[in-house]
Amino acid sequence: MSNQGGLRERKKEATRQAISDVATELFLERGFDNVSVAEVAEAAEVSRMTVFNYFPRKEDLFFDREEESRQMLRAGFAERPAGEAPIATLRKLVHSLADRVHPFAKFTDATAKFWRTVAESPALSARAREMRDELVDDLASVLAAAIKRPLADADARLAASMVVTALTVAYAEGLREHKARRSAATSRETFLRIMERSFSGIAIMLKDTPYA
Amino acid sequence: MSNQGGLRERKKEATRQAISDVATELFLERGFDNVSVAEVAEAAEVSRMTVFNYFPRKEDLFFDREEESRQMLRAGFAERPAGEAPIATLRKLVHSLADRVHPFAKFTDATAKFWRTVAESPALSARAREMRDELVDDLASVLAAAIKRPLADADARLAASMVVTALTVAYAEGLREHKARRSAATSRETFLRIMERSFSGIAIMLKDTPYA
DNA sequence: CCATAAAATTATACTCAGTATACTATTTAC
DNA sequence: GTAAATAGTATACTGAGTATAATTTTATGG
Repeated sequence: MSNQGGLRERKKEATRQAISDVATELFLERGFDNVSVAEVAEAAEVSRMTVFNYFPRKEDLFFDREEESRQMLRAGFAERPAGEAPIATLRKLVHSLADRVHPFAKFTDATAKFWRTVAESPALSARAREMRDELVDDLASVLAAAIKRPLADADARLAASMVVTALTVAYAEGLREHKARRSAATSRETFLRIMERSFSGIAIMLKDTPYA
Repeated sequence: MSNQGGLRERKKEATRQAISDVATELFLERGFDNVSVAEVAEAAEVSRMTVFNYFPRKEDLFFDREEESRQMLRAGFAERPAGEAPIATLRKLVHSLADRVHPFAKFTDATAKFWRTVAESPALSARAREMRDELVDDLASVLAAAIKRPLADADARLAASMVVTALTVAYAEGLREHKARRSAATSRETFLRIMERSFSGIAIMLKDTPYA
């Protein structure tokens, strides 16, 4: 025990990364559904079982950073000014996302290809939807916690659902804009414009609640 | 050929219905993931292949009425007064849903059990999410068609996403209310209250578009 | 009513994701 | 250097879904 950066830990991380890298490359190249886990294992020079040791489901080989958005959300709320309305905090967070060109607000050929690969695979699309729902649940808890509620209530769930839906639509339209105009700047504007419109509506939905 | 209500067609329909019925019963009883397609086939006294002939995916055995909401949507828009804002049409549709106690606004022990079975199965939950997204796409086309656009635009997609999200949240809260209070009437009120709040916000989001 | 075409159903064999488990090799701790 | 812990492997299984050929059932024209 007690080994942080020990050989074992480093090897594990290297193995995991190697598998994930080789898998992502294969998936982007040939499509998720046209590459079997056995092929990934072979390409990574590891047994099939080892792949499943690190990645319980095949989809996890492609979506390997689910934690990040979760962390960012909590960090954003941890730093927020006392008394600020949770929805206002979220609005600021979205702008900082766009400013720092976070993956959730990034429009490049690489992100376009990534999401095209997702769209072309039923399994990856399903996993993306699942992650969306998990984000809603998470956001609902964070919102409730921000106003000192122990549990998410109906208002928190409505707010969270609406914000995540807005993000999804805004991001999708940003990607569409990127495809049409090939400009990261106008894509970003599209994204932010839709988010602003959405927030104004969400504020109305929540006007008699502590969230807005 | 040329046989509408012929023996063959009736037998097919009977077979399909028998499979679906026996499957639904087994799933509600023992959980979707604890019943294999082979068991369904055996219980329905039919071969495994026949099950897959009628229902391409196992999930289709449980969700057997996807078309309905689609039809209802189009019917509602077909009958709408000329010049009415599409969002207003939708708002009326939701109220008529609640009045006619349509499955989408029905809160009983049976619907509760149905959705509990869904929630307990990852595969069924995934399919439910997929259907939600398909409904969004469908609604976006219907909205665009209502204002004589050939293709759904960004506003239509935002509107559709928001309305479907509202429905999902409102229905989920209605079910929660049913579980807590066991009253179809208060569940219905909860459902409608959330829909009304949502529509007021959605109207703001779409205020400079032809949809609101 | 019979022969035959068409369509429903079945048998069989396959691929692939995911799980369980026992076994081997490597690293760590003492 | 040895023993315990753990990373990795081999093997065998279940269950969904697909492809295909064989077989049964129904429809139809004479």
